[in-house]
Amino acid sequence: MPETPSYQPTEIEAKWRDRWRERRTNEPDLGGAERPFYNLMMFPYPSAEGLHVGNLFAFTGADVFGRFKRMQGFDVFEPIGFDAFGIHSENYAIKVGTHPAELIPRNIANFTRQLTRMGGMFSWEHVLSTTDREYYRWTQWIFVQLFKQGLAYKKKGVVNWCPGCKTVLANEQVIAGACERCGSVVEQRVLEQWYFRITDYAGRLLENLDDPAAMDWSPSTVLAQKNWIGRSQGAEIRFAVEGHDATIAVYTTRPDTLFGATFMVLAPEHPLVAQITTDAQRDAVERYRGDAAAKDLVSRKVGDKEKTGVPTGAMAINPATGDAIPIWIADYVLMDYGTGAIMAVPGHDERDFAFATKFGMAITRVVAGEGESADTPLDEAFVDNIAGRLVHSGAFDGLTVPEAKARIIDWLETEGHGTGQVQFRLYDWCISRQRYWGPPIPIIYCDGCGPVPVPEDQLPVELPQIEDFRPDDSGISPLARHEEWYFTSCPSCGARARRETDVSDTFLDSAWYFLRYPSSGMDDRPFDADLTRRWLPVASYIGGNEHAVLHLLYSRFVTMALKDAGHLDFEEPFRKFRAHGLIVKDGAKMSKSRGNVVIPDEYIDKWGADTFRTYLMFLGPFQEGGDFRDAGISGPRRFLDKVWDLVTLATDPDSRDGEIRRDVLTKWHQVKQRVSEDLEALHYNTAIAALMELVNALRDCQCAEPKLIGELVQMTAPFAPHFAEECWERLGHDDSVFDSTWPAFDPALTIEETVTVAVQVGGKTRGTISVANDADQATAEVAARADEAVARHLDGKTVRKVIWVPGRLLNFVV
RNA sequence: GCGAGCGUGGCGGAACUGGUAGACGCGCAGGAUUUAGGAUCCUGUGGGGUGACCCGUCCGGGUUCGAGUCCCGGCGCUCGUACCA
Repeated sequence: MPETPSYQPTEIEAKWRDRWRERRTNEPDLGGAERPFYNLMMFPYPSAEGLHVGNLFAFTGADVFGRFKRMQGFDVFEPIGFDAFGIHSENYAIKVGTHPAELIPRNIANFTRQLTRMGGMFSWEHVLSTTDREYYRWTQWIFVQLFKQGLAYKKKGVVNWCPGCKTVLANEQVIAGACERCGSVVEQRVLEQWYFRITDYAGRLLENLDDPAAMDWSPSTVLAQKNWIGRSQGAEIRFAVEGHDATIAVYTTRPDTLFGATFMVLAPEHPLVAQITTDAQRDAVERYRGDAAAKDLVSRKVGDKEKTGVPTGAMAINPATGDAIPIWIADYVLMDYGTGAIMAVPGHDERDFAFATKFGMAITRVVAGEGESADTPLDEAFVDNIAGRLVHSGAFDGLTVPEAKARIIDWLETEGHGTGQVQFRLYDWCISRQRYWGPPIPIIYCDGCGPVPVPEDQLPVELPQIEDFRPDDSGISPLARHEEWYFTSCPSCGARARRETDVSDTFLDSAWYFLRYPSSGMDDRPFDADLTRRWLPVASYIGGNEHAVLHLLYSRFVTMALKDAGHLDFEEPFRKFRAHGLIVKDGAKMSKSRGNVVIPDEYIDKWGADTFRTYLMFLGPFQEGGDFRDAGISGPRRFLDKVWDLVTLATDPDSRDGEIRRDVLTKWHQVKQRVSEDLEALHYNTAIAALMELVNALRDCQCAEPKLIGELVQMTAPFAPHFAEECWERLGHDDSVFDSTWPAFDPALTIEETVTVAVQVGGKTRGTISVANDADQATAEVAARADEAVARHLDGKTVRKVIWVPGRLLNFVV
């Protein structure tokens, strides 16, 4: 027997990496593709540490799908890029004292090396980085489009300010009221910032989620978006203030409990507070407002804190009862939701109950549950809003809660005290960042003309290469310190004017990158109309559920806005979205702070990229993630070795077995069916298991029929692409295995000739029989009664009934 | 607190619409080969008795001829969210 080379991953992988590049294997014909399939994955943020196993797991899973679709005959476009702007890069740059513009290309080079090495089917000719001038030019263009539609506006907003780092912090950088980096106590600062009116789109963003034709998304992601948008139905009710001209509007989802509103609470920032506060209470109110303002944003909102508050001294009139009720301020009422004021119904709201108990306010029952009367005492808030009936509510007594909601809203509307209303929890998107490392917001302030967008032909507003990019005490972006950049002339009147110094949020960079990929390199337009029509919406998007809300929602919003402006002809960018699972290590999510990050390079060195990919896809269900333990990696490697040996066998005419046994033939077709279905459903772990079963069966009978082995190689190709190419070539093919046609199965051949049927007596399995696959009950019963163990258990018993599940089970009920 | 998901051998995990629980892999044990180690191959592998028997899918009930799967009530873990009126 001739000496055959064993499987040497390092050489093979290098060979095919080169070949794919030389032959442009992974570059589809973007302009002419007939069956375009846009296979998108979430582009990475190029950190200094490099890609870790979690990243690779996600990319491999998406790549497997893309390769599968390609072999099904689609023209697959699988681009990759780098989300390289943002506070993470900037903070890291500050920490190591290197300019981000110098750091980022290094990180990108390292990521590119790793991504190439893992064998992704990436269209490298369309790679992009959000930090490229030619990219962020169009990010700014998007801002201008939204501005022109009235969707970008400025208002005062509150930010977290760290006096130690002298910088604005994101909410997640504030831990227990302190800066995560230096530990200083974080304060609130009020700054003028740019916002996008995403709330204008709340209804559409919500409704489309229920349109399966436009959106086939993981149910968990859909639910997360629905909760985030947070539609609620209720009423706005106006309360007159005693002795003032003013009325206070509140939003409530429980207008049925209006008769139980025994006090009102305003957010400390509510604009009416100063006007209605009595002189006696003014000091206490001012002190309370000052304390509330000093807290950071997170601890103001988070936690089941003790309720605090002070009375304003003013009284309001409950429009239903005519009673005068006290008006308080308390920080459990938030200015950014609803109207910033509530009617407090302590009998039927837990928070109001806690507040009323602490401060000795009246608690009135206005809903009685089953078995309760109007005067059953309330030990806690009664919040059931379906079964109860109204009490102490005048003419509305006896109504159920849903009935009462409608009737009271009618009453409010006729009396002019309020209206039915829908409210969303979603708030407008603040896109200003008082930082350096981002695209400058393309706005110029002119004393005469006001804020003017930079004309599109003057974009980009370049981010200047400044050395002192650190934020300082002022709370103003570092760009403001550079006069030559800061001062400019007004695009409309030519007068001396100033540039906006805030940069935009990284979520804006990533809210449109999928539009750019097909058109990357075009310097006269953000995205080409023809290419966009051909390739979008995205056919498949795979990414982490940590972006279930913000990134995906912002992308949808930007797409809708661009459609409304006539730049796109669809409004949902991702036809299909699947969330992948999380790789955990030692029972915890991989993260630098836990110190359990695994870098893939050493594993690839040792085992090869193909083995590593197969292992990652095998260790658990892709959409649930799994436990990274390097102990199991030898299994997938042994699998590839065995396939390699079968290929060797198939190419050796002497040792080949010409005829395929019937049971092997059945297995072959069953496996083709299972692998095809599993890949479509992203059930990669079971697809690999099926392939292993086939390999075991083939080795068992020393069968290496070339067509069969060829199809085995094709089916391993999505997981182990370099390996499969090499095997395919050894089998005598000149073309790429990825240009071959995915194996078809014959349903008739997936059916086994004889099947094993379980025989139960009284529901307990007592034996098995082997019968023809189309055997009827009578045949099976005869065979079953002939079984010794079955006969013994039937002895002396009366069979009352027989359950027959064809091909599976026979149960004698005794 | 609320929302979602999950709980199966020593381990990662299989099990379609309720129908032989533990596919596939790791590990482990025994054997073959080898000067030895490694690698490879074969066999076995849920637990207990070890005879044709019993017990087993987090716990407790229920429906059913039959429950990992369905229903009710607990416990535990993970993720998301954070006073949303």
